[in-house]
Amino acid sequence: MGTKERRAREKEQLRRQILVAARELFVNEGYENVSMRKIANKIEYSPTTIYLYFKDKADLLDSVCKETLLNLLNTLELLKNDNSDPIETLRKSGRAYVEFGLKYPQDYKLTFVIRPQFQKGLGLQEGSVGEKVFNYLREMVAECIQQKKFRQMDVETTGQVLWSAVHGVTLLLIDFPEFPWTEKDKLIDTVIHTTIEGLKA
Amino acid sequence: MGTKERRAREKEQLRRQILVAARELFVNEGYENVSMRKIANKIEYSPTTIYLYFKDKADLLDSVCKETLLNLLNTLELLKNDNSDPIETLRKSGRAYVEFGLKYPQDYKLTFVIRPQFQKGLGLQEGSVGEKVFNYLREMVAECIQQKKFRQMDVETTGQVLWSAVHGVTLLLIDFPEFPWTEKDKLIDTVIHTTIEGLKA
DNA sequence: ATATAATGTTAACACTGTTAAGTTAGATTA
DNA sequence: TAATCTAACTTAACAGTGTTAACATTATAT
Repeated sequence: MGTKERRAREKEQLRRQILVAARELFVNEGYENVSMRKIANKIEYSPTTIYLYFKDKADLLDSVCKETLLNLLNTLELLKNDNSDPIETLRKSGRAYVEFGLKYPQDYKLTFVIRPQFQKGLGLQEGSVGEKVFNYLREMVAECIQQKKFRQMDVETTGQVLWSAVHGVTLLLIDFPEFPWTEKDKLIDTVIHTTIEGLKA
Repeated sequence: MGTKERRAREKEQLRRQILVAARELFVNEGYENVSMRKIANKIEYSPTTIYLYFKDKADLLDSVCKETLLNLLNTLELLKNDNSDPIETLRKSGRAYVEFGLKYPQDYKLTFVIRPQFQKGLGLQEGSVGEKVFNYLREMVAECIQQKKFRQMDVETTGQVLWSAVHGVTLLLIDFPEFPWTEKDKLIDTVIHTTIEGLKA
């Protein structure tokens, strides 16, 4: 008898329904402007039902962000077996990262700026999606260093420098849309190009 | 008779009192966790009094951020007539920028991340402090390009690349304190060094 | 059919930003 | 000096917030 399985499936379905509704509202109206009641309305349940599936609002945010990281990871891994030149792959990955952030700006801010504020002290949990994303970067970088395309510096620092650059330009473009940026694509390319050149030197 | 002047002075004093209280609370407890009532309690006035001095909570945040930008500008301008080598000055400015962000992490986030969320579409207002800060960067960069220390690229893009790098590393260090960063000072130096080297190439 | 879980809801608490109306105290004028 | 006016401030209220405890309902298992 599969009734147990069906119930579990139904429960999972509602969980996903909540998650989808929450993401949509967070993204469109901003985390702070979304109330549990709004989410509840959207899925046509009472507000307290959400608490049967998520500990609190921060936990809900957390789950949304994990999904975002998974999306980012998938986006990046498509580029993996793309090119034999590791520097070219790295460049493409950098572009893909920034483009991901600009395509889903609210998701990006939620994940990399808002979440840390509510979920203090999140490092790189063993086996977490965040760790997998950073591992992707490590691999790319290690390949460049190993093939002597980059100056001989430790993988960690090199990766962190690259992350700083793409994270910086992504957030600036998101947060100050009215700033007189030079043409967006040019800026992104220049940031990535400059950083990579700097890592060669 | 200076009664008018005195009243004006008193009014200004209370305005400053509110500002000081607000900054302290924002910085210690986070913008979202600070209520108008808390600020009012701290200065021993009724909550609504604040509305006689500031349009709303976002306006209060705005004023706090403007002060922060002024502090940043002052910090940077101390380095101006420091060294004849523009690259060295730029490097020092970069360090000073990141250190400022890490010294007052909440102020930095308030100014460069939280504020844009509440005060949409803030560009680089004519005569604003923000503009002055960016002008400082422009000057530094222009000098490097003019002296052919940097590759011949437009000042704007070059400046924006540098800003991206320092902004990125600052925010990452603030937001993910538990991340296994390589030694902090080394990371900051490497980010700045890498970017500058990349701009030479 | 009855007992037992699982699932969902109602009502409430202590907050929030903000506004309209009312009060008080100080300066100005007659 | 007494009356008036005005700036400064407060009280009370509204509509909303996250979250919890107690209650109701539904569907499963005996």
